[in-house]
Amino acid sequence: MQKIVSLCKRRGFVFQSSEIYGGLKSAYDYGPMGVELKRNIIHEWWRAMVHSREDIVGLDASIMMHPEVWRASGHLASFSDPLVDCKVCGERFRADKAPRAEPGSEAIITLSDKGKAKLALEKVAKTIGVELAREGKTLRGAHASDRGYVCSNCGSPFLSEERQFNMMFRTNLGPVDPIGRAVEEVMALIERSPAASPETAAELKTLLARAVTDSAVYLRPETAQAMFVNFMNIVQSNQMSVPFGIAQTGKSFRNEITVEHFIFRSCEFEQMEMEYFVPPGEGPKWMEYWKSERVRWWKAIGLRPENLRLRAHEPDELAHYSDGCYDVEYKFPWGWDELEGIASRTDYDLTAHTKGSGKKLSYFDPEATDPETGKKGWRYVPHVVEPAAGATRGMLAVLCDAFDDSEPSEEGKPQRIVLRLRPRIAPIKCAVLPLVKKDGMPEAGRKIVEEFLAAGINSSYDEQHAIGKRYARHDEVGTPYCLTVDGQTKEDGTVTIRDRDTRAQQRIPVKAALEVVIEALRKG
RNA sequence: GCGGGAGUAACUCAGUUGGUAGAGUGCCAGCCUUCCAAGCUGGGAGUCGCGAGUUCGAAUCUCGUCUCCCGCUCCA
Repeated sequence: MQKIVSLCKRRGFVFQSSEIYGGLKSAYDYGPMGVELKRNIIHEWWRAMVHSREDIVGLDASIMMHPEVWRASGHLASFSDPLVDCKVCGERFRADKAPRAEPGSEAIITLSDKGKAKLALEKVAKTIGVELAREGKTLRGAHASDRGYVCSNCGSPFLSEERQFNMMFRTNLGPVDPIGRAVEEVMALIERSPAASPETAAELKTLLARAVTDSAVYLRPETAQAMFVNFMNIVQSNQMSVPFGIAQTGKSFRNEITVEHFIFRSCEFEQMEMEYFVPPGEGPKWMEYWKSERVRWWKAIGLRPENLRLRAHEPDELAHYSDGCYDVEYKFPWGWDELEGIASRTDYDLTAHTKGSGKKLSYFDPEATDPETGKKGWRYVPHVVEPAAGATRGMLAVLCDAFDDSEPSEEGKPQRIVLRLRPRIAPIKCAVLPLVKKDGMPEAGRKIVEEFLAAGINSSYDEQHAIGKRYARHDEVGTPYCLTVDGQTKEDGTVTIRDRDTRAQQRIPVKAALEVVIEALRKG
């Protein structure tokens, strides 16, 4: 993994955001190679999901939406989980997932070793004023509070207040600074009740929350909601008939509790989501269809089958909106992890937005038979099957899968690294290299690049350093073909074409080389 | 967020008991070069992560802070 991160920086795929200022956690910038790779992956997705079929149309919605969208979808509620800090071991955990403990029952605190237990003993005595008894690394004598749970790490009942932790990024729409309003509220409150008291604190909290949330909008935590909200617009403007899908790619934002594994989990990430609307009852059928379709696609962009698997969600890990979910998982260097979730969202979202907005979000099929009346013509709320893939994650998986440094290195030479990317997603399709920088070779080379560019093939001309170094550099960014211009080129118009994976070279006319590259792109 | 490790040039790393900052690779300019990162000459490059403290003097010792990596919790 370290090698991949290092290659990404060295060759211009991914840089850490704001690096010269010390970097910003969990934010990454995509360099010249990275932007090509990511766009190519997203483009392949769009081609597979939208352009190569008639039943799916695209959408590009704004990132900020009406705040009621998130209330209706359940994100405002389920993204604000009550978090608690343990005063003994410092662990932060979700109150609703903590171990239950009968109020008043003994709570045994277990630390990782005796030293920590000793320190904890003193800490509890000093800060909380409770004397406990120590036996090795466990502390006895504490009792569970009437909250009914204890620390998920050490078992202590000495906990901070529950705090809401909103996973959505909140900002404020409008030119009026909410801080200004908050200040006014505070000043008014001080005048009303100058003494500090728990009641004043509670009132202050309410006032401040209102000052901030009145103009609050959220950065979308998923692109999906825009597709539900625009359901009727799209049905009516494009005469879509069920089953059909709406596809969208774009950035989403989540305040993750932890960010990790390079670009794998970051607060700002890019999604490729599609909502497929089907008649009630046909959900399972389409789940099966999209499961195989999506795995097929990941293989098509180059991931090895042995590194891909489908995993069914356990009932207890299903999201609030879902009655069935499969993850497409990839075997990353740190283990199996999720690339895409294929979820049956039932009619949850359309129903929720019907309730939230008061607008009817349903579909009328004049041909279908209404199962209740037995008559022709059926109005229903479609069910949704959602393949939601991570573009950012996809790119990391592609990089991991293509990365190859297994070739034994020769004495005294640096390790050869090759990115074995499929031609279609490779940032540069073809590099044109003059063997030496003289005898008209640079001019001939540039002419060839122009020809390739005119044919719509992203190519690059490179004359720096010795030929071997240039080959190595292009191997590292995954360029599938290198054309080398030599002395013979100006005599008979031929070049040598070098295959990245085999390093085999062949002398062919420039025109034939163009055909080879075009054919490779056609195949994938 | 907690525990463990790390941060010195673009990269990989040296740097002695505290005494003015080093190498290789890369990069830039020029020369030379006819096929897989090894030629020659010259050049630029470092707030030693950041901020305090101890000291006559800190890359080196202490504290704080930020960032990254490895383990625990959730998502695409």
